[in-house]
Amino acid sequence: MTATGDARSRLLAAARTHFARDGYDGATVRTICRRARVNLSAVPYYFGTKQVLYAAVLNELLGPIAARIQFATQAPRPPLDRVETVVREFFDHIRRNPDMPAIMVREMASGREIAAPVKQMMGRVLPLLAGVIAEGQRDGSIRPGDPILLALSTMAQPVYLNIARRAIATVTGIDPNDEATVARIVEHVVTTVRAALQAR
Amino acid sequence: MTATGDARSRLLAAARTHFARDGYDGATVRTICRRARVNLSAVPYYFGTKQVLYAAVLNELLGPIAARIQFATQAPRPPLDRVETVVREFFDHIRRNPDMPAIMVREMASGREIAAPVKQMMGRVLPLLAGVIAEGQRDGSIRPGDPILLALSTMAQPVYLNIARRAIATVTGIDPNDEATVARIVEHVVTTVRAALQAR
DNA sequence: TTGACAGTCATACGTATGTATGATATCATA
DNA sequence: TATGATATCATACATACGTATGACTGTCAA
Repeated sequence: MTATGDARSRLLAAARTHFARDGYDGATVRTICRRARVNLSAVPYYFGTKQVLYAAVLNELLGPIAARIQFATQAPRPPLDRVETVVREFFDHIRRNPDMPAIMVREMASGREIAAPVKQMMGRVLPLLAGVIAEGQRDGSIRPGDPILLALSTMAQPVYLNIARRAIATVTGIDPNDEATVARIVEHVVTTVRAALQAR
Repeated sequence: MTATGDARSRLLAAARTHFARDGYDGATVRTICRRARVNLSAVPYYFGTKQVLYAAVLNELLGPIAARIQFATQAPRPPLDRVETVVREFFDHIRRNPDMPAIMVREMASGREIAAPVKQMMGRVLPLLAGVIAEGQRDGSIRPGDPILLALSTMAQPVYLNIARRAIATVTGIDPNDEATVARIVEHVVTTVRAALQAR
């Protein structure tokens, strides 16, 4: 990798972390550049504006996921198993992109126009998941109910449980970054989602 | 109510809405004051600093809920019914304080020190809910699993589904502020939480 | 060796920010 | 009416922000 690519990608990585920690307005171009060990002018140079840098972070964070979810929803397996795979894919994506839930949730909470990459991701993933759920309802393996709302309830689990990691730590004293704890949380969410959807 | 109280509470209300829309750093003292039809100096005068104003908003938004949840968890009814009541209380609180989920979620997503009112609320509500769930596990009405994680999964539903209202609108075209839609969402969440917890 | 170009740098510019200051207004009480 | 406290106001101040500018440095083809 060239020195150029290095600066650009260090900038992207620092921006991702800082935007997740402090939000778009809380993160400053100066701090991002300092953390990336890059000159202040690197932002205008590589991206033009802070907004464009932020959009690049969003794309990097949310772009790859839709394709993986689509693949998971099309596997030749029972609908409930496919939903489980989607949940695991979500967790896997989050494990590799720990900044994703914070940024996604901030974007959803924001009263401003939702950023295009988030809208796009939700617009693709939600109908896919709802489709699998509707299929499960037709074959009787998933209980009745609005598939879109059931899909949202499903997505809520990995996102919220990851956001809540610090709260878990505060309340229980458990280290939420411990690998065994993460694994336990994944299994908990998978079980919970299955229980929530399963027909009785 | 005196004109004084009016200015102060208009300020609080405007701050609540603006903090929810744009976050702590995105909301400016000037905009808040303009929306509250109050002079810029009203913030130093009534609160001292922006931080203190924000803390006042958090207290107003999160303070009342813990007591109501505590009451709901102590009712002489089956554990699952008490969990359902807690969920309904949550929704009711959110209906009367629509800015609550956005601010709460932002605070949880923030990498900064979690604000005291949020920590306090989580520290009270989570063990209460986990206690009811543990009780249900003992009498066999609730399935096994870590009660704290089950409590988190439960709280995730009302919070996330409210955050996701704009996403629902975008994907489905449904008006998420329509009263009938809100009622449908409440019933969906109640059913989902019951299904997720129920022993089989 | 030269010239062009991509990358990096220090620094400047205009604006928006949170907060401070001191003047003015309102009103209950003496 | 006079007085003191509370509330509101316009404005000032220092700082932090995003972005622009122009100079410098290395690399590599001609």
